Parts: sequence; structure tokens; C-alpha cells
Amino acid sequence: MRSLPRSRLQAQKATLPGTVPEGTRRRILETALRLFASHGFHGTSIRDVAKELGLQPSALYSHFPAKENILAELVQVGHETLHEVLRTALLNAGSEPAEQVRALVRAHTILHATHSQLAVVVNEELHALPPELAAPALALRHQASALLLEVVKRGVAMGRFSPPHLEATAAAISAMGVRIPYWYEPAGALTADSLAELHAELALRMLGGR
Amino acid sequence: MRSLPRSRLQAQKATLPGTVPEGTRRRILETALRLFASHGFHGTSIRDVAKELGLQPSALYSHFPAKENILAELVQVGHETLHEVLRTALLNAGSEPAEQVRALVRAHTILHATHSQLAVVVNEELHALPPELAAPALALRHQASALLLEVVKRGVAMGRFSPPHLEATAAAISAMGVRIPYWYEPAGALTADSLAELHAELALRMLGGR
DNA sequence: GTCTATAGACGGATAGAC
DNA sequence: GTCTATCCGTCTATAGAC
Repeated sequence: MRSLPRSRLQAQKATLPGTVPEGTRRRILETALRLFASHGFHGTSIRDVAKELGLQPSALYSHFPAKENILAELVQVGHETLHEVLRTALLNAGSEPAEQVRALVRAHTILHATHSQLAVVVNEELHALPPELAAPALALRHQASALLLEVVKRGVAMGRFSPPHLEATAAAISAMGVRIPYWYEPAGALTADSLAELHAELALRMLGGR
Repeated sequence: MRSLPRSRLQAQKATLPGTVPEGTRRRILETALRLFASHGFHGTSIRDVAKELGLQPSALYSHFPAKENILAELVQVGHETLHEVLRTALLNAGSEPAEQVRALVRAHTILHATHSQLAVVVNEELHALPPELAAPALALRHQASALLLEVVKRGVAMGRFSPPHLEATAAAISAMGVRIPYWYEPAGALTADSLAELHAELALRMLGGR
């Protein structure tokens, strides 16, 4: 990345959710997260990450066996966080399908609005991992998308929802969240909580739930 | 790209819309489109493109001055096509806001469903271009998104729509289309036309237009 | 317009001292 | 755990013959 052309995302804080302990290892992950989000995995070199941290390139190999393992850990943390956040939201929601959809969409929206860079890396750079490193994250992803689909199906069965198409509507609801990093500005007038309410409302409209 | 890890998209036909004449130049663009969509711009080398075409790497430089000019042309064609398709759709629609939204969403959906690879490259690899090469495409993109926003605003002013939030709802409508390449399978049961109708319906539900 | 050959920079990763 | 130094493969791009 000698040229440093454009940046995919404005370089924000790059905070890492989850339970990664403080230290150089975590600083590597946070720096790589920021650079991968801006320039992509293949557009970022080990030297770029090291320079940003004031380290020599070889120092990184005391913390990760290879460059792709840095990405793998980011992707894994991202998927674990998503899955955890959705699962908790659903557990804390009532039994009414509309409330469950609200809870899922709110959690999905807030996660994407507050961890934009991780969302971008998880969604755009997963393909750079060899299958064996991507597999655990893919399994979590399928579980997460199944959560919404099941709630929607149950709502339809109970006569609460009337979406024009199950999978396409679930995909549209999910798409709202996934696209947040590309237009939403946290510093703007719209708070993450407000956006979460908005998306919940739009989801229920799509489902015919109101 | 010695390792060839994962592929972001199933390798389809990779047809190029627009008016690029037949010949080696076009074959380069189509091959690069397929490889950029699968492995990204930085994950694809000039050698990869040449090998796929049965050419030597140096032969490509008779057609393009540099690798980034191949991407720039793909990005430009993609944005020109999008803008043209939306403009035409709007011209052929009536004056009723709901019909105009239907027309825009239908066109947006069909383009993304039938040119998935170009959509992916346009959306995920634009950042790899230096600003001066990306600028014309960015201008077209802003024009295109303004089309939807203006129709929505007019519909609100006429009392036809009642979206919970102008920009967020327009973003959600656009997101449906942009995410198509990541889940829709053209060979499946859902045709592009059916999906277009579905998305138009979902858009009008979000707008409170029915 | 395509070839062979290669220049010259940059890539990931390792060896070994401290 | 970080450093210096380096290996060596791949990268984009060019030179020059045909």
C-alpha cells in the first residue's frame, strides 16, 4: 500500500468489542482493524500495521503466526459479538413476535452503528481467509441469520406478520443494518438509539406487523 | 494471489453492460471483473488476469496504462449503467410518486440481480482508486441516490408517503438492492422480475405508501 | 499487439542477538 | 518481546524483438 489511495471509511476510534485483554496483542488487532477497514486486507501490509504501532514488522510475529491470523481473530470476534448480542436481545424480549423483531433489529442496528469498522471488515474481508479459518465465523453467521428468520416464521404462523416473501423480507431487514457503516455518521443528528428505533419500525412495516 | 483462498461470489458469466466493443480489451475487462469480484482488486494480480486470458502480463499494457485503469473503467461503466437505468425508469414512470418509487426500485433491483459481479466491484473496490479516478463515478452515484430521495420527498409533500425518516428510509430502500449479490441466486426459484416486484412492495410498505 | 526477458520495488516471513 | 538484517517470492511495469 505505497500509494494510500482512498479510504473506505473515515478512520474512527477502532474499538474492539469482546474480551481481548489489553497489551500489544490488542493494539495490533485494533490497528489492523482500522487499516483493514480503510484499505482492505490485501491493501494493508504487515509493514503498515507495524509502522502505525511504532514496531518493527518482525515484532508482530511474536503475537500472531501470520497476517491472516490477525484477520481471522477480528472476523471471529465480530461474529461472536453479533451472535451474542442478538441472542441476548431475543432472550430479553417478550414472546410477542413484533417485540422479538424489534429487539433483534435494534441490537443489529446498534452493533453496526457503534462498530462500523469491525462490521466492514467482517463483511468484506472474510473472503480473504482460507476456508478452515473462515468456517467457525460462517457457522455463527448462519446461526445469527436463522434467529431472525425463525422469529419471522413464527410471527407469520401466529398471524401477526404478512411479509410478501419470507427470505427476501428477512434479507431486506438484515440489509438495513449491514449497510449502516456506509452512510451513517455517529457524529450527526441521528443517534444510534434513534436509528435503531427507526429500523425496528421499518422492519415491522415490511413484515406487515402494524 | 498465490493461495486462492475463498471466493466472494460464485464465478458466473461476468457480462459487461454498456457499449464496450468486442475484442481483447473487452475480454480483459470481463476477466478482471470476474477476478476482482471474487478476490478483490488487491487480491488479483495482473498475472492472474493475463493467465486467465492465455496472454503474457505485458500484453495487457497495450490496452490499459496500468492495473488501476482497468478497475476505473469497470467502476465507471457500472455507475453509468446504474444512472442510465434509473433515469430511464423514472422517465417511463407516471407522475404518481408510488409509481415512480416502484419504477426506481424495480430497475435498481434488476440491475443488481443481473449484474451482481459488477455491483460488488463497484461497491467494494471503488476505494482502491485514487481520488481523481474515482471522482466521476462518485458524482454519478450521488446523482443516482438523489433521484430516489427527490421522489420520496415529493411523495411526502403530496401526502402520499409517511416514512419515519427521509434519509434512513431511502438508505434502507437502497440497501435492499445493494445487498442482492450476497444472497440472491439467479438459478433459484425467485426470478429477478419477481424480486423486483417484491422489493418495490417492501419499499412502499416502508414509505407508508399503501 | 503479443512475445521474452527483466528491472526494481514490495510482499510475508524467518534467523539470531539482546 | 523487540530489535537488525535478510531471504526470497511476487508485484507492477518497461524494454525491445517480432
